[in-house]
Amino acid sequence: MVVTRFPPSPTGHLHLGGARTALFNWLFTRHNRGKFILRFEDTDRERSKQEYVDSIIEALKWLGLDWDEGPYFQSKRLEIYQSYAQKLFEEGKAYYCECPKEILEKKRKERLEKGLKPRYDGTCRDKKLGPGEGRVLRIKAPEIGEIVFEDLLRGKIVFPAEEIDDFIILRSDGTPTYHFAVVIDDITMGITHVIRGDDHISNTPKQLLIYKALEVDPPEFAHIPMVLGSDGARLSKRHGAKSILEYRDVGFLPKALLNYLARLGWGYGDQEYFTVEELIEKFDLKSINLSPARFDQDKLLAINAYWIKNSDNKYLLEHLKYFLRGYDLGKFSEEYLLSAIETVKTRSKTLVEMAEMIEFYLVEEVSYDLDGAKKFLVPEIKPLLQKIGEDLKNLPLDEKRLEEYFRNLAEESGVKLKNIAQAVRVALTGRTVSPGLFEIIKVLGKEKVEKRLKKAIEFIRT
RNA sequence: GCCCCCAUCGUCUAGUGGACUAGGAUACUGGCCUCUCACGCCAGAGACACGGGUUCGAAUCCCGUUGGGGGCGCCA
Repeated sequence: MVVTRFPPSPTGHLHLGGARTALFNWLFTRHNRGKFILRFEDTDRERSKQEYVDSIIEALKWLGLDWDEGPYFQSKRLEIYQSYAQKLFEEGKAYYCECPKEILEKKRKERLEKGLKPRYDGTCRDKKLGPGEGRVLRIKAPEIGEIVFEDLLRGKIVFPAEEIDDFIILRSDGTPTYHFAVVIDDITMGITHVIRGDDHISNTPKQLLIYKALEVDPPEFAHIPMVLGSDGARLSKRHGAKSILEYRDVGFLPKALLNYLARLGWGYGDQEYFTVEELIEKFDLKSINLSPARFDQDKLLAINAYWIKNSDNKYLLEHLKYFLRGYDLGKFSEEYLLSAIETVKTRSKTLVEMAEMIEFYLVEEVSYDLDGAKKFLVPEIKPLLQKIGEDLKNLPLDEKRLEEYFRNLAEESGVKLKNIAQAVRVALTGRTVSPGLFEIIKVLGKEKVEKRLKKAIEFIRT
């Protein structure tokens, strides 16, 4: 069975890049009916925060990326790492090192200045030191040869052994370093496929060394290209990469974000829009692009607009409620809210826009956009508003019939339909921009329309 | 500096040796529709980084150059 994992480190919020890695793992796993594990890599106690654990979980839940096991926390698994480390030490595959940090740092700089690759020089390699205060455990890396692995997407990748030094697997405080914890976790959790950003390609040989020392077969690796900012620079917390939750808060639909993220680096012929189900069905590691993809807000917006337009109103209402917290929606029937949504669907790129546009359906009294009111609520139009108010009482609330009525009115009165419509629009919505006039009248109902027309007439009088 | 990865319109991509006059999406421009704004529809402009090979034939295969990204921590 396929077993994958998503291992964020809780040192920041979940951002686009992390979310896409999670998504690719999740899609691959669901496609193969495997098991998806959530694991927090929090061995860096300084920077790991509970706050981030919470926000990452909230973001994954909002996206709908559910996991089958976990969350695990590396900080709670220290004994496991230590026992594996002990084993490597006893077998002579790892050794303790007492070199002080300052000297190591100095040597690193010297090598860098000479144009050499920084690398531990093996001072303690043969000292046969035991564990002790201030000592770290290093793995014995091969001095010659090649380290080779087969990436699922890129094929064979080869590193000269000289590239890899005797890196630290246990810090002086006894906690494991990243490479060690990852490998031990992936082994003990039975991970079969490691799908991660290609910034990990250079890390892979180190991890392979640990597998080899432990005599365990490594999992399959698939290194996916990273997501870059719109400026082409790396997406990271440091450069203000936004949290997934911020995308929620500015009105993106989770399925739109998922659709967008999936298409960033992956394609399926000419198809642009996918439901989550289609994604699961069609997703395939082999058709992932190899070059890094830039984040493009416009495209995300377009996909969001598409899904707003093409989702059913109930689904939209569920998500829209989050943005309508200031209103007592209980006052309205669900039917009213759903038909109101129907009229603003094609006009909203985000739920925030939708919430703004739908506002006039929810308020007791509309407030006028002053420029618009001045321009269209003019004395000449007053008798027409009065007539409309009267006539409406006997008209069926049918868009076709309403349109017919307004057209006749324009003809009879000699006032352009455009001017009548704009006046009524301002009266009913307070604005000069809104959904179609006839659909608004139909949704609002006669009572509200009449009331708002009266207010407009009042406005003209004063 | 050394090592690794990558390279099709601005951006996301289709393309796996001939069907390519390089397709789609988005953004942009023009038009149609029209009660406003959108939606929708039609049209336009816009790319195979460069140089060598291989081949009857290359966006597609090989090499080099250039460019971009990543790694080289007692961070992950």
